[in-house]
Amino acid sequence: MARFLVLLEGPWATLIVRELLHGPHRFTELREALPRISPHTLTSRLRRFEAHGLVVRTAYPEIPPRVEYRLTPLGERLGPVLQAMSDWATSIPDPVRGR
Amino acid sequence: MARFLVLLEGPWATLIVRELLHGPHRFTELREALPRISPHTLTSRLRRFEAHGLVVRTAYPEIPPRVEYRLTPLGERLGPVLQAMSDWATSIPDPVRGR
DNA sequence: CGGCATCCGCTAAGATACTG
DNA sequence: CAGTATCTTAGCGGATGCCG
Repeated sequence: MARFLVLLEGPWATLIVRELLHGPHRFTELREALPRISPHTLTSRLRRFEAHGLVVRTAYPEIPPRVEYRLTPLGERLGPVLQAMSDWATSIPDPVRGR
Repeated sequence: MARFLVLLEGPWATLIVRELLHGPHRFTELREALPRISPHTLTSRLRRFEAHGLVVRTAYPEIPPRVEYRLTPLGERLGPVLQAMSDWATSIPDPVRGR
């Protein structure tokens, strides 16, 4: 539980994982799939996911360079969790404005 | 989904909801159930939950004062989400140290 | 008992510019 | 293409002290 909270800190983390659940993505593909994310942020999150064994990074030494990010089995097991979040979010009858 | 992310920002938010899933709690009861949380943080999270309709706050004008926090039906529907998180967290075979 | 006020550190994230 | 570097902002959370 604590691990989950640390790993998926910040609004972008879960969105990135969600995107990767659709299959492996290149850096640019992720940027396109996640409007408004900065390369800085994207890199930062991906590096953490890598360090925690959620994602594997594969660099192909080509010209131009190509890098692929793919979920590990551990990362893929996050699917149900994100689905539960999504279910909850879309079940809200009357969005309460707050703050 | 976005709503979920905003609401449950920070490591304490989910833990507080989790505690309230066990039933209504007084302020002090929450503090005891959540070791190390500061009153500042607890108040801050509870106020946000209130503003977003996740929690209702009931103050009893007694001496000494008593305040009860109770999940709304919306808040209670978070149960499955937190369960999914917990399931994932406890399913980790070999915790990877990182960062 | 149940807070609020204030200050402060840490980190997620944005903006911008540049590189192998 | 896939980043890195630097600077800045904003919000969570801890610490301390006071109050009705």
